[in-house]
This record gives sequence, structure tokens and C-alpha cells, in this order.
Amino acid sequence: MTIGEAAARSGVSAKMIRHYEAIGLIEAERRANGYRSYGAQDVAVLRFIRHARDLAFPLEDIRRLLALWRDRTRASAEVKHLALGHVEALEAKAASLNAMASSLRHLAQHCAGDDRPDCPILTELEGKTA
Amino acid sequence: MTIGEAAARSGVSAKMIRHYEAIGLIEAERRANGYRSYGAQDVAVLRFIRHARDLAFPLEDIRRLLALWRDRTRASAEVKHLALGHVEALEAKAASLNAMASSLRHLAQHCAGDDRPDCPILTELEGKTA
DNA sequence: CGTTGACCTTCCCATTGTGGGAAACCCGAT
DNA sequence: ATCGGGTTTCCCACAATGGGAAGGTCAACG
Repeated sequence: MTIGEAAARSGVSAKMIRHYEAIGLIEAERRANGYRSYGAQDVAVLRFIRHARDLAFPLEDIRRLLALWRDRTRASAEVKHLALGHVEALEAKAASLNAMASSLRHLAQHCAGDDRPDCPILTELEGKTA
Repeated sequence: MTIGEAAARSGVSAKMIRHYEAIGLIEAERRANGYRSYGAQDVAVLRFIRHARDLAFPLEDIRRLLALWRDRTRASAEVKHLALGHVEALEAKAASLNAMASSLRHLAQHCAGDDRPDCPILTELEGKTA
């Protein structure tokens, strides 16, 4: 099948499929006319990549995940380790965002939000000497 | 003072100060020799920017915040609106990351994590037809 | 047979915010 | 005069994705 069809079946845009190939994440056969050609297995790989991206795995992690996936003899410990490492990264980032959100929300709470110019949000941004 | 000193006093790298100038967020005087020259007020602006960045405000938001900050007659409602909009963006992203983290953590929980190759994480990434 | 339209190819550019580094310049101190 | 540390500009890189141009391919339709 063509790249367009593989894209439709996998949910990965043709643009991205080409990009993944460019960075060596996947490969593709070529037809006589230069068109890339994909099979069912390729679509499965693309789906795998998409699911991993849906979980925000960086492409470099996905590269390793793909290698583990293809290696029937891998130790599940390796996969788990990679996954849990990513989970921690996600949670750390989420915690950081939540901290910023709540701190800003507290500031906003003390802001009248009317026509008057006084605004603790601005004075806080201005003032913190930290 | 020079850009290096302004950087040291504001906590914004010289590299970033130049960048902020390049995108029109700030301006700078020039000395006869072409060096940028900063005063106490400039450092205050840079601190303001840094604090806003610490709260993950995008630079475009900061551009508006600076305008509001400089406008003594602004309505605090505008600032509050901008801030709360950002809070929602932060919370949305945090929620999304947390969702991914917990979903992945659940998967990992069912992975033995030993020498055996069976790994629900991989089969899930492979399988989801969603 | 020719054109049209839908697809494919590669290549470049933009995003967001930050950093690295090169080549050249300025200046104070030795 | 020279050395070191600052400064200038300019280009490149990251991660992941999209937009779009210029050109090739092919099937279908008239």
C-alpha cells in the first residue's frame, strides 16, 4: 500500500511516516516509481509508534521500545524500567505544571478583576526577588 | 551596565536577553562601541519576564503582561483574565500528563518486570486499535 | 490521446524557548 | 604589545509536527 493508505490505517500522518523514516525509526520498501510501499506489518509498527506517542514517549524511547518489541527474548524488566522512567518524567512535569497553576491561581484569587488597576499578579511578577 | 551584568542581576541569560530584544519584547540602548547598555529599570523588566517565565507564561502572553504592567491605567480584569486563561492551559496540560502517567503506570503494574519476555506494556502498545 | 485530479517525491521553512559555538571586535591590565 | 574576558552578530541544534512549493506518476474520463 502507499504511504497515504498506511497513514490512514495507522493514524500516523504521511508527513510523520516520512520523518520517522528520515530519523531511522522505520524503513520502507520502494516501488519502481520511487513510491514507498508498506505492508500490514509496517502498519502495525506505525500503530505501535502512535500508541507510544499517545503516551508521550519521546521518539528515542520509542526507538528502544521498538527494539524490545521486535526482540522476542527481551526481559520484560527492561520494558518496565523504560516505562516507569517515563511515568516519572510525566508525573514530575505534571507536578511542576500544577504547582505553577496553583501558585498563579492563588495570585489571581487576590486580584479584584474589575476596572481598577491594582493587581497583585503584576506586583508579584515584578517583586519576587527570588 | 553591560548585558553580562544585567544577566547576572536579573537571572536571565545574556543569550535570552538578546533574543527577547530580537523578538521585540524589550529594547536596549547602545553605547558608542555598540555594546548594549542597561539600567535598573531594564533589570526590573527582565526580572518580571523571568518570573513570568517561571510560571510558564508563553512569551506572547508576557508581551501582553508587560504592556499591562506598564499601563498604569489598565483594568486588573485584563490581567486576571490573561492569568486565569494561562492557569487553565497549565491545568489542562497537567491533567493530560497525569492521565498518561496513570494509564501507563497501570500497564506497568501488570508487567512482571523479570527475565521473562511477556510484557503487557508492549502488547498494549501493539494492540490498541483505537 | 490528452487533460485533469489525486496522489507521490524531495526540500525548505515555521513553530517554542533555549543553548552552543565561531569569527570578529573592544577594552583594561600587565 | 599582548592577553584575557567581555561583547557583537550569525548560524546551528534540540523535539515533534505541520505547511507548502515544485515536480513526477498514474488512473480515469472524455
